[in-house]
Amino acid sequence: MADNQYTFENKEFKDTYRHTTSHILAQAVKRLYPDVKLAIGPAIDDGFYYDFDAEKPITPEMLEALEAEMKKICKEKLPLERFELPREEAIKLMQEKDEPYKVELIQDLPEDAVISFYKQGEFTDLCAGPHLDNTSRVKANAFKLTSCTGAYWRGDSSRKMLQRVYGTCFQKKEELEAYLQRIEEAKKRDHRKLGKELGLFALMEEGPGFPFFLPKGMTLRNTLLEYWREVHKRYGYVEISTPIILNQDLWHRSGHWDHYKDNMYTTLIDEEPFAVKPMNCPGGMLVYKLEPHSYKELPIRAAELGLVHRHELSGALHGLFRVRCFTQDDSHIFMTRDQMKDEIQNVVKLFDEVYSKFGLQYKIELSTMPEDHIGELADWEFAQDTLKNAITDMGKEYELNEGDGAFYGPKLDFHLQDSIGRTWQCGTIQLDFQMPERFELEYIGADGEKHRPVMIHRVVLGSIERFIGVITEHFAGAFPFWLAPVQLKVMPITDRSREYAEKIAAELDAKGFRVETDVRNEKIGYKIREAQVQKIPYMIVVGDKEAEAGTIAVRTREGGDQGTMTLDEFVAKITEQRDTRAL
RNA sequence: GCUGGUGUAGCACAGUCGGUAGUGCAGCUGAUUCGUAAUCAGCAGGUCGCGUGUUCGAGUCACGUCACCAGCUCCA
Repeated sequence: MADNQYTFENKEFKDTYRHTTSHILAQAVKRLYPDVKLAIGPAIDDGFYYDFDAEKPITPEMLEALEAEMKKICKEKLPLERFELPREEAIKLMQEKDEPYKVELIQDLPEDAVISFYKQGEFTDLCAGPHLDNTSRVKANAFKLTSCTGAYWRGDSSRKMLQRVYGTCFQKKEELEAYLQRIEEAKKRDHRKLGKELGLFALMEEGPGFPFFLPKGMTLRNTLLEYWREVHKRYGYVEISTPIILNQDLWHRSGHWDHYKDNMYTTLIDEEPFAVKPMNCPGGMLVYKLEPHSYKELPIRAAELGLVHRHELSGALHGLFRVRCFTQDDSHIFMTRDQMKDEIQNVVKLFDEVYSKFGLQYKIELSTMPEDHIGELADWEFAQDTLKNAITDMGKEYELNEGDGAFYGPKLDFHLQDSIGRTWQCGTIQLDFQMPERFELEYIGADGEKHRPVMIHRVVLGSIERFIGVITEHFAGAFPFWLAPVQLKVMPITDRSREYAEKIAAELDAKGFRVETDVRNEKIGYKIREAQVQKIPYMIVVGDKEAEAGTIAVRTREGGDQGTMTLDEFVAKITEQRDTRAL
């Protein structure tokens, strides 16, 4: 038997422990508020939760009292006893206890299911288990109720909203404290906070979900796009740009009107209905159709940094991660059927190159045909198999996300991990047989006949806005040298070195570096602190000594004082760092 | 959109029982010319998110509304 059987290294044990803690929470709630109805209470990655239906909502102030009651339950050393009941008796028991949600759960269990309960003291709950054997196994000083919010019964937004209490627990007090400390640290790198502090972007009441980019944010964004263009050129893409507003007939033809109109902004122009694009593909179709194509031209890789608008629900908005207008680094690739696999792999290679440039890890999900879709099942299955084979051939793993594809085709989604371990969907590769059909796209084959091309929709960064949010958190605002909005700050120690500082700055500026000077009459410590807080990669300190010797004193944001060197030495070093786009 | 919470100066916050606003940082002015994460002093800065109501009197109470935060639902 493994040594770690009863530690959190064993996920099953961790989940069992946390599940038992959620039962203790439910018991505490029932003791303090007997009229509350129980829903469900599982273990989750960070802890556990329990959903309740309460007449009076559970508020943050109530959590303290609940925690106190939970501690009491731990100390009461109540054994957890499992028992099973036949279906009818199980329903009867829950009806007697007036637990309608539990009754519904039992009714939905398959005919032959074993219906088990766990009893601890006066509290009995429908539960598959397993559980710890006694409430005293849960450390009374190593759990915490973290928040309470609403959650739909069975995750269905058309059903009742219940009250969810979240909590977390560990085997030791120190582990709980370390966890809470980690959460605090993660908050410090929240891109909304850093975006404000570093002057990157702003969100205003006048435009909820419509971000403003400030000068430093624009520098970051433009530098990022410069890199993006360089990579895409290398991978054989051409760049186009299509309009933001197009008439409604187009959106009917593409299927967006039928499948996406709730998220679309519309307007009238000269009495005619138009819509603001929520996706770039129809524009790309029109460009393809502009002239006849030969098989010799394919694949055509048309990239577009397209600004799209989507009416997201107000509650879904979240900094730059979830906005109502964003720029997709889109591309539409038109190709023959036998080019599909190579082309998908070509896209995956590009993804690998780009993500590794930022040191980002990803997970792939394959999303298959949704209920709301266009096209034939056979096409969908073929497309799904092609996507699957393309990545498994490359030795990559994926998770299946059944029924989550786009309405026009299946997709591979690339989820990048942020600082708190949340994952954000950024890249996606979507294989589409439907749009070319709807728009009657054609190419002339070697046989002189007309054929229908297939197409890929793909984004790497996903949305420029979201990607900037992700890397802001990933780097905690300390962007690598090539990306940093301000790369260098030159600061004289006294007014006597001011001219020398300005000369150094001018030389660096002439070499194309983003450099600022701080010639204010402040102590050097004060200037350094400010540059440090602004996460500027290099600080160049010059005083009488440097001016006399013609050198500079270099300080790095992470390593402190690096001593003096000549400007040439320094320039050689940072030029290399910039041109290789080093991490 | 839903549930709960929050909204006071550019930023981070305080404001008791209802009696028309404070602190720190940033800003401005002056002094200081200083060697690697905050020099000192002075000054200025607010329709307390917005609207309506209750009250002799509202930052404080009520209702409405907008935005934000946590989560649910949805998603790049």
